[in-house]
Amino acid sequence: MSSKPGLPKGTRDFGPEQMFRRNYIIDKIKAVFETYGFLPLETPSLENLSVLTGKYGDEGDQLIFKILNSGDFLNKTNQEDYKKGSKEFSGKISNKGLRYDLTVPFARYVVKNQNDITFPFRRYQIQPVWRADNPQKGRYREFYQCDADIIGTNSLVSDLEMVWLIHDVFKSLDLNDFLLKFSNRKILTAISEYIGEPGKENTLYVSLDKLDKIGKDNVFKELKAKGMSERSCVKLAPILEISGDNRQKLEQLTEFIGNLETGKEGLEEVSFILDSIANKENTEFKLDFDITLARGLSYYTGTIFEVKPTTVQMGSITGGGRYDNLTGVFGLDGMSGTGISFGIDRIYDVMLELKLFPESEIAGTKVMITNFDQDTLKFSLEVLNRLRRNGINSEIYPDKSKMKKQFGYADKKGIHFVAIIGPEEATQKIVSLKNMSTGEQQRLTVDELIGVLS
RNA sequence: GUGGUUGUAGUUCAGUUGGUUAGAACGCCUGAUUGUGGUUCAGGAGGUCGCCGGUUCAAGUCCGGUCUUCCACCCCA
Repeated sequence: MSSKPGLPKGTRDFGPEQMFRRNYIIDKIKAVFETYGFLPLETPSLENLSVLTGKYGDEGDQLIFKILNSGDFLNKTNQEDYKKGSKEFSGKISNKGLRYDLTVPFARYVVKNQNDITFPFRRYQIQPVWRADNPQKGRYREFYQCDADIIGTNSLVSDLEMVWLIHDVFKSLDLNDFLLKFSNRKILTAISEYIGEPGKENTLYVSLDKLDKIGKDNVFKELKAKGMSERSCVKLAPILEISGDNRQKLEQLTEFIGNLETGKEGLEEVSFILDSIANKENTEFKLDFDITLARGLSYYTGTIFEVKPTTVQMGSITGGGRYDNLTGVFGLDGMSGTGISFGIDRIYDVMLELKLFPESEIAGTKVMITNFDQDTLKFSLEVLNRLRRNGINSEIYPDKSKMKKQFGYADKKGIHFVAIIGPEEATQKIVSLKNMSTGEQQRLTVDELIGVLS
C-alpha cells in the first residue's frame, strides 16, 4: 500500500464509473447553458501571477498555486531578495500560477479581446481550478467549476436569467432538495450606512454570513471585536429580527433603509427579481431573500446568490452575483456583468448521496461478442463492425478464453447482451444473443440483431 | 495557515500489558462445468502493518518527524 505511488493532497483520480456520472452532470449543465445562448470558452490552466494576485484578497492570494520559473531561477536572485522573506522571494522565482477560479481569467480574456467581442457577451466555461486550501469533505485542491457569465450589460434581466438558469439546471439534474438564497450587496452597503458604520460593509458581511452558524450573540461579539461600536450593534439588532416571506421581509427592511439612496436601489432590484419570478408560469421557485447572505468574493456589487442543498450536509454548490467593474483591474472600466458558478464536485457528492444518478447512464458496452477460435473470428469481426457502424456500443472478447471466463467478464462489466458466435453460428451466418439479465437466448440474423439492439 | 484525527491484504476492518509464523469477511485466481455469467461447493494466491528514524533482548503495538485521510477554525465551490 505504502510503496504504491500516491496522489497529492486534495486531488483525486476519476475512474470510469465516476467519469460516467461526472459527464452526466456536465452534459446536462452544458445543455442548459446552450439553451440560454451561452458560448463556450476555455482559457489556459496557467496564468501570469500579475493576472491572478490581488483579485481574491490576501487570503485568496495565499491559496494560489505558484509555478516555479524554468531554468536556473536562483541565478537571477540575490541575498537581498532572500532576506525579504517568502512572499517577496517567491515573486522573484515564480511568475506563473494555476488558475484559482474561472471569473478572473474570463475578465482577462474580455479585456484582451475587447475589440473582437460582441457585447453583451454570454460565455460558459467548464474547467478545473486549483486552490492550496486544506481539504475536507467537499473541499478539494483541484476541482471543476462550471461558470456562465453575461458581461457588458447592467440590465437586471441578466440577473433574472441567472435565477432561471439555476432552477433549470437543477431541474434537469432532478436535484430538487436545494434552496436558492439571494440578496443584494447594495442592501448591505445601506445597512452599514444606516447603523452608522459607512464603508465597513466588508466587516459587516463577513460576520453576518456566519449568523445561522454561530448565532446572533457571537456575531455581535465578533463585530465589536472588529471595532464596531455598541450603538451600531443596537441599531443592527432589529434588522436581524426581520422575518416572514420574501415580500414581508422586503417591506420591513424598507422601514430601515428605504430612505437611503443605495438602500432604495437595492430594494428595487430585489423587488424586480421577486416580481419577475412570480410571473414565470408553472414553475415553483425555491427563492429565499436572505439579508444575511454575503458571499466572500469582494468584487460583487449588486445581486448575489448562493445555492445550498437542504437534505445533505454540504457547503454551497452554486454561487454568483453581479459585478460592476470586474475588468477595471485590467484597465477596462464600465464593464458590468453577472455570473454564476456551479461546483460540480459538490453536486456530484450530493447527487451520489441522494442516489440521483440514473442506472442507464452508467453502462458502456451494450453487447459483447464471444471469441471462439480462428475460424469463427472472421464472421465475429464482421458482425462487430456492422454493430458499430449502426451506433451500437460493442466489443469483442480479445482472447480465445473459456466461455465461462468470457461470460464472467461481460457480467462484471455490466454488459447487457452477449452475442455468441461459435462454429455452428458462423457457418449459418447467425448469432445466438443472450440477454444477461433475463438469461433468455435467441438465434438471430445480423439484421435482426441490429434491430433488437438499436 | 492554526488545532485535532486517521493509516494493517484489492476493499471494509480485528489484532490483548510490547513477546513465536499478523487474522476475518467480502473480493480475486483455479477447479467441480472443454458452448454460457450472476448461486453453490472444494482449493489457492495475496501484507515493507503509510514512510523515515529512535527506544528495547524484542515494535503493527511506545516515542519523534514526515506524508495522507477526515474534522473544526479561516475561507470557500
